[in-house]
Amino acid sequence: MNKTLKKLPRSFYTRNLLIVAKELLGKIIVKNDDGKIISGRIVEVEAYDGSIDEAAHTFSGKTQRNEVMFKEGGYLYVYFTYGNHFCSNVVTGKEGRGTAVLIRAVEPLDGIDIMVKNRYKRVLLNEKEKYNLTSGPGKICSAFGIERKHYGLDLTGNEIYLLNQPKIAAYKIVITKRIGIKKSVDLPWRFYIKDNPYVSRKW
DNA sequence: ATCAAGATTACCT
DNA sequence: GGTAATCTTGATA
Repeated sequence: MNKTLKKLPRSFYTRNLLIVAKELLGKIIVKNDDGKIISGRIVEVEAYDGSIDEAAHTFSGKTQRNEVMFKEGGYLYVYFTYGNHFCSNVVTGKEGRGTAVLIRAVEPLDGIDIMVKNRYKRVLLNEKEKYNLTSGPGKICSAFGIERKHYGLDLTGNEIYLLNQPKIAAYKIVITKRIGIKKSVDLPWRFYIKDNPYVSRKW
């Protein structure tokens, strides 16, 4: 197997939140559903840190919903929001930190037919739908079939995992404020790959 | 027990 | 550009 296609090890995730957030750009997220492979390249993320960040779900301490965010890095934090949508986060750092990276957009690679079926309940795919498939945190979970049962999944396992890819050069990374929050709005913790058409919104 | 907010999306003009 | 839909969670207005 090509070295760049190796699964990311625990040691990738247990580092500092903002380092992991930026390095997640360009990595490939894979879901293996009994051999049916769905994958995509991560193109947009946001960082959340409960110790200083009021927008983070861990800001007010541990609850039933956020407890996996306090584990060491490399677990999947899935939450349900607005009555309709699941969002996926990669837990980072050492145990007890309460930090995670929200995956906001991916570029579809394998299993696009399955993603289309999951999102639209049919097989047709026009040009507009192609760019709307996974360009948002809720859309990714819908397309990949990520839901409540994937809460707390170990990303070093075989169901959902990330493949290594070369780092994205700093000049190709756009840094902005985060989207869709009302607290700690000024933290520049949203990162996306410059000019990528699958990013959820331009700044 | 009850309630308001929410790391969104799709559809409207 | 604006907003309704929809329901779980965490705090208690």
